[in-house]
Formats: sequence, C-alpha cells, structure tokens
Amino acid sequence: MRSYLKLRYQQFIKKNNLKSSKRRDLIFDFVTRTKGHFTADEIYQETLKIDPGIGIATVYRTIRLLVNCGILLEQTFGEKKGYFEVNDINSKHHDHLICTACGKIIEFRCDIIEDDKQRIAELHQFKINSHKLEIYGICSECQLK
Amino acid sequence: MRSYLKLRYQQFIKKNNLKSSKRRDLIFDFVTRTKGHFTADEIYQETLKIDPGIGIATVYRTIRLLVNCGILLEQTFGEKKGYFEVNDINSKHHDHLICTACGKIIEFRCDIIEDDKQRIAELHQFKINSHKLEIYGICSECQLK
DNA sequence: ATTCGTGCAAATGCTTTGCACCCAC
DNA sequence: GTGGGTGCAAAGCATTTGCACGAAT
Repeated sequence: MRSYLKLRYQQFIKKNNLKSSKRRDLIFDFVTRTKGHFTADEIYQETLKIDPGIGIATVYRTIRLLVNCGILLEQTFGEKKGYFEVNDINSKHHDHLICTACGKIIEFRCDIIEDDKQRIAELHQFKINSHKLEIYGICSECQLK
Repeated sequence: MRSYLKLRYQQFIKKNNLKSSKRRDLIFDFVTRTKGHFTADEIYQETLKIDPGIGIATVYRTIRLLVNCGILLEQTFGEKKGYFEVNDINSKHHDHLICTACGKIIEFRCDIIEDDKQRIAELHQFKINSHKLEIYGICSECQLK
C-alpha cells in the first residue's frame, strides 16, 4: 500500500548516484512500517535489535536522505530535537494534539484551517508551502490522574 | 504600557526569594523593549554592548526565569533552538507566518482557528492549554528575487 | 554571615562530520 | 580499483550546570 515510497526511495538513490545498502534498507523498512512519530534514537534502538553493528551516524545520515527525498517529515513539537513521520501522500495533511503530561501525540484533520490559511496568505502576499498546527493540552487519560 | 510586566517580574522575584540585579534588570529591560522574536544569542549580543562583562550563562538563566514567570514565551519554529517573545496579555494570541527564504516572521491573528480548536479538543477529550500555528512559505519580497 | 547572582569552563544532549576502512560492482 | 557506505570518535551547536568568587542585605 505504501509501495510508492519504495519507488521514490529507489529513484532518489539512482538519480543521485547513491547506492542502496543493507543498513539503509533496514532503516527504510523500519520507518515505512512504523506509524506515528519517532526520534532518531528510537530508529537506532529498533534497528540495533536486527543489526547489532549499525551505528548512530548511519541512522542520522539515512534520516537526512529520507527527509531530502520527501519520504520523512521532520517536526520539533516545540522541543529542541527532531521527530520524524512518514510523508504519506495517500493520507491528507494532518495536525497534532500533544499531551504535555505524557507526551502522547494524536493526529487530526481540520479542513477549515486549510481554507483560513489561504485567506491569511493572500492578506500578507505569502506563497504558502506548508503549515504546522500544534495544540497543547492534557489528554483524557492524564486528566484522570 | 507594559508596566504590568515589571510588576510581574518584581513579584516573581520576591515570591521565590530571588533578588533583582543589574544584569537581570538589563536583560528584562532589553526583552520588554524589543518587539518580535529574538534568540538567546541576540539578547546576549545586545546586552553585551551595554555591559561588556555579562556572561552567556546569565542570559540563559534569566531567560529561564522570565519564561517561568510568564513574561517570555518560547518557540522553536521548527528549528532546534529557542526563539523568545514577550507574552503580552494586552495583545491577543497570534500565530506566525515564516518565510523559509529569508527567515522573516510575521504575526497574524485568526479567530476561526480559535473556534476550531475547541471543536477538535472536544472530539478527542483534550483539555487545551495553548496552540501554535506556523505557516511556512515565501514572503512577497523573496518572491521577487 | 548568609544567601543569592555571576563568569568561567566543563558538561550535556542531539546532531553532523572527518577519516580510515570496507564492500559492491 | 573506484565510488560510495560505514563505524568510530571528534567536533558542532545550543543550552545547562558545578564551582568558586562577589555583591547585597
């Protein structure tokens, strides 16, 4: 279902005279199989279980490659470190609800924001590329604690 | 006009058994006089002109103090470093248009987002504290280049 | 005297990079 | 055998912290 990602990955490799490798493929497989958001270290810890020889530098280099070819999106969620998610063109753009108590991240869609965005862009003569809406609060579970 | 900030600063100092000092006051003065967004290093460079003995650690410690007492808001704008702005209770919440070419940050207000936010919160049983909407694009000037 | 503020330098956390080596074609 | 991939360690960058000293009460 997400096979177009593999294609994009392979074409990017070819176009830039790079090579695929066992470790790159391992990281590609992990991220494209994983839903939601993950950090570089989480990718590292998971791939380490399968290939104990992998290094954190390879993880960071491959993340950069996947961001550059549009397979991964990078976010910060207000923190000073990167969170990554698959840029799935089959699912529409979504935004994030972030629980400041437990760190849980929930995705949601909001069409009205899409329209507003255009209105604001025209007002300031901006040519919009993307947006991020993050709503911070306390999730239902943490409200009970 | 922003004298309530000075009051809040002084009360916070007193309540937490801290002291005001020449250097803290200098940083407080700089940030409350400055419009828009600034980094820790920008505060440091500016205060350095007035007090060449000031250290970067004092700047960071004072920023933390001002964030804790609600005078400064911290943002990341997708980067892995902090940007600060005065939390002016007299002006309503605003969001940001960010030019990815020149880095310019423009503030705007959007009431519809305020309403949508509540709808989304109810849907996910979230108790909302705040939100950040960042729209990325190319500003009118950079479109001409 | 005590308490807090400060500069300096070291430490931190996350990320990138230089380099020598390894592998695949 | 050449070009790219990789681990390792070092460097980078923003930020925080330990410590000894300094200032104010």
